[in-house]
Amino acid sequence: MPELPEVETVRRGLEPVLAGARLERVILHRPDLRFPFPEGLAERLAGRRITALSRRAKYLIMHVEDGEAILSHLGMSGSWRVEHGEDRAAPGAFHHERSKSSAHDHVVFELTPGTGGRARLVYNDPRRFGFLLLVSEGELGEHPLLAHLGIEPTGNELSGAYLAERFAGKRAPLKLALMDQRIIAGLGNIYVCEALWRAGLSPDRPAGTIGDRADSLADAIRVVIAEAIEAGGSSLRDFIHADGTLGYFQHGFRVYDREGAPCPRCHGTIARSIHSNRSTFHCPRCQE
DNA sequence: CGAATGACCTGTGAGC
DNA sequence: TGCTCACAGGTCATTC
Repeated sequence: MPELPEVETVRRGLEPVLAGARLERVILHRPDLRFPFPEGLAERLAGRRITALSRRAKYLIMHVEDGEAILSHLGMSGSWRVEHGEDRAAPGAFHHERSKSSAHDHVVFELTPGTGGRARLVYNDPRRFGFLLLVSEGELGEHPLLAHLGIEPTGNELSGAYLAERFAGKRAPLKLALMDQRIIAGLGNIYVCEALWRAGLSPDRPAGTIGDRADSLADAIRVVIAEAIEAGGSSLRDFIHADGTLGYFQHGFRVYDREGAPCPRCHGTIARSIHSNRSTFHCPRCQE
């Protein structure tokens, strides 16, 4: 499901409820997500306060008092949703609609938000590619899952010069180089396709041949990610915000999932191809 | 080292 | 209606 813009959208949605909230009880419904839960996770978290919520690449980081952090990855189909106290007392249409997916509610945090009242934070993940880990704050940077991540595409580090340097000598296609989390962390299938279209670059072009197009690629990445965050991410099959609303960036796709449709720039026909078993969408006419 | 492939899971939609 | 197949936003392990 989620690439960087979706995870950032989740972070922003959860922050008002989570920051300062006290975890009253943690309920683990099934232990077999991608990684098994750490030993005693529920007991270790009970009674502690969440101090802040941050993000690194596609990871959500819930900072817990006393120097630990919950590392949450949503895999392909994970989502967090917030249920407020009043929803439980009188289950409304909202929960009724979504009751079908509750079979995949794997984790529930019962909490007292800093603003008072009661709330439940529920992790739902049909495919169970996501996971939760508990890591000490001091070890976050060196954690194997985070240590080798590349730069964030939202910051000043992303530049044509950076791309040119990291892509130098690479014969791998641009599509794969951009998917490589060790170079830029947070891009996934959708936004790589969209960024390449915006830059007018073919996904098949060897990354090392980026040359003087590196600046425009860096710009395209920055812009597409910013626009997607602004739009609240893309809601394809099952991405919903913590409050149940939808992102709308999917309406802004130029190529993704548009095989056979006309290119908005040159009216060529959008093609679908495969890189590493993932679909790639591009316009063969204006992406070189 | 890099590149290609399969594996992990379940749900959904298309086509027959 | 019901079956089968392809495919889905991600990452990791294994094999050259």
